[in-house]
Amino acid sequence: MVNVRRERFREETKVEAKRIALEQLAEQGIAGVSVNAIAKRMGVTGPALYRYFKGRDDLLNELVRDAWHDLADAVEAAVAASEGAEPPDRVRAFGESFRSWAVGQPHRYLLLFGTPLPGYQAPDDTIMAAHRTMSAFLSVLPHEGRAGATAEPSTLDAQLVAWANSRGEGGVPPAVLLTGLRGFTRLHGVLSLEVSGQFGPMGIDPALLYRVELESLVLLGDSEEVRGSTRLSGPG
Amino acid sequence: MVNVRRERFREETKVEAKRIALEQLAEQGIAGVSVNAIAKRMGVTGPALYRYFKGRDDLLNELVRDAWHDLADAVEAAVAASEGAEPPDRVRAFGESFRSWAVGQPHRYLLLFGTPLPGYQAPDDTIMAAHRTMSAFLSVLPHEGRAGATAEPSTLDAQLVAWANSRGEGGVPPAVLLTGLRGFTRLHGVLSLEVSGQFGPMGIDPALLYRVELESLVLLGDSEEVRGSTRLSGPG
DNA sequence: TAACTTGTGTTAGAACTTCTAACAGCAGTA
DNA sequence: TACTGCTGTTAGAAGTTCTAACACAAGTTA
Repeated sequence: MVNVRRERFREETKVEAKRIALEQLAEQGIAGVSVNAIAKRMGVTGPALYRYFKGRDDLLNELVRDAWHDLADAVEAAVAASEGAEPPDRVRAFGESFRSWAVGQPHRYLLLFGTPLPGYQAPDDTIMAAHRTMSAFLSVLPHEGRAGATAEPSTLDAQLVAWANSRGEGGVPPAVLLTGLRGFTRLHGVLSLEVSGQFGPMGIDPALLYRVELESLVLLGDSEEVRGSTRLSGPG
Repeated sequence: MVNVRRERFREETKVEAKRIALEQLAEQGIAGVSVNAIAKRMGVTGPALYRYFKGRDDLLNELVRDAWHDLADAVEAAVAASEGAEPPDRVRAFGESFRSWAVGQPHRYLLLFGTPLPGYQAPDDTIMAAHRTMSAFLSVLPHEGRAGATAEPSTLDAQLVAWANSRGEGGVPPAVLLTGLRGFTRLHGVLSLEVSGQFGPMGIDPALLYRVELESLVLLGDSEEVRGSTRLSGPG
C-alpha cells in the first residue's frame, strides 16, 4: 500500500552496502570490513548505515547468509543441469561446481568455512541453505543397492540417520549419508587448504589434487571400500 | 657477557604476553586479541608492549609461528613413540596425535588453517615447522613396492617430486607423496569442519567420522585405489 | 490545507583500538 | 662518576563501533 517504493530504495541501499563490504572483504580480509569506510564510499556518513544494519556484526551475518544461499544456488544449478547423466558424472558436476564457486570467490568460501565469527549462531534460513548444498550432493549419489538399515547399526549410522531425519530426508540409507559426508569433507579438505593459500608455496596445482580426490568420491560411492566402512574399527 | 639476565626477563615478558594473547584468542577470537588489553592484564600500559613486539601483527605472527612448531613437536613425538609398529598403526598414531592437537586447542588450529591473516607471509622457520609435520606423516607411510618414478609421470607427479626435492626429501616416490598429501587433506577436511563448529548442529560425532577417514588412509597407503590414482582422469 | 508520523540523514561524543613521540628512570659499563 | 641502553610512562593522532540528539523530507491523516 504505502512504502513499496521506499522499501525498494531501502533494499537497494543494503545491497550496495553489502557489495562494498564484499570488496573490502576480498581486499583486506574480514577485519577490513568497516561500517565507516563503507558509508564513506557510498557518500554518506558512518551512522547513516545503522539505519540499515543493527551493527557491524549484523552486516557480516548477512554476508554469511547470502553466501550460503549463493553457494546452494550454484551447486543446485549444476546438479540440475546434470540431470539424466550417470551418477559418476553427476558427482563430478557437483564437485566441479563446488570448487568453481569456492576458488572464484575464496574470501566468501572462507566466510563460510574459515575461522568462525565468535559467538555466531546461524539463523534457521541459513541452516536451510547449508542443507540445500548437502542435499544437492546426496541427490547425485547412487542409492541403489544400499541397505536401508544395517543389521547392527553403528553409533555413527544412528547419528547419520537422526541427522537425515531432522532434515526431512528420512529415506536415505546411512551408507549413502556417510558417503556424502565423507565426500564433502574430502572436497572441503582440498578446497580449504587451497583458498587459505597453503598450496601456493608448495608449487602444487590444487585443481589436480582436487580432481584426484573427486575421483575417489566416485569410487567411494560405488566401490567396495565404503560397504563396511562404518564398522572398520574403533568404538563406532 | 652482559645482558644474559635482562635477555631472560625480556623473553619471559614476551612469553607472558603471548600466553595472555592465546587466552584472548580462545575466548574472543582473533579480533579479540588486543595489545592494550594484554598490557592491562600484565599490569603495564599499552605502549610498553611495543618494546617487545613491533605491533599487533608481529605478535600474531609469533602466535602462528609458535603454533606450527608446537604442532610439529606433537606429531613428531607421536610418530617417534610409534617406532617399530606396523605402518597402519603408525598412520593411526599420526592421525590421532594430529586430531588431539587440533581439538585440544581449536583456536590455534584455526590460526594455522583457518582464514589467513591478510598479507601474512610465513617466514622460513615457520615453513620449516610446517614441513616437519608433513615429513612426520610421510615417514610413517609404507614406501616399499612403490616405483620411484612412473614410466609416464603426470603433471601432478612432477609437481610432487619437485615439492619433495625442494624440501630435501628427494627419495620419496611420487605415489607416497600423493598418498601423504591426499591423506593430509582428508584428515584436515574433517578437522577443519569440526573446529569451525560445523558438526555441532548436525548431531554427528566428528571423532567417529575422523576415524573412518583415518582408516581410509590406511587403505590409501596400502590398497589398489592409489596405484593408478594419479592417472585416473582429467588433464593430469 | 495543516498537522502528524515515519524514515533517513546529520553532527557530537563516548569508549574503545593501534601506534608514535617525547620524556623519565633504572641497570650495567667504561 | 658519567654514560649508554633498556623499559616504562604520559600525550596525542587517527582510526574504529555505536548511541544520542537533532533536522528534514515524504506520505498519511484530520
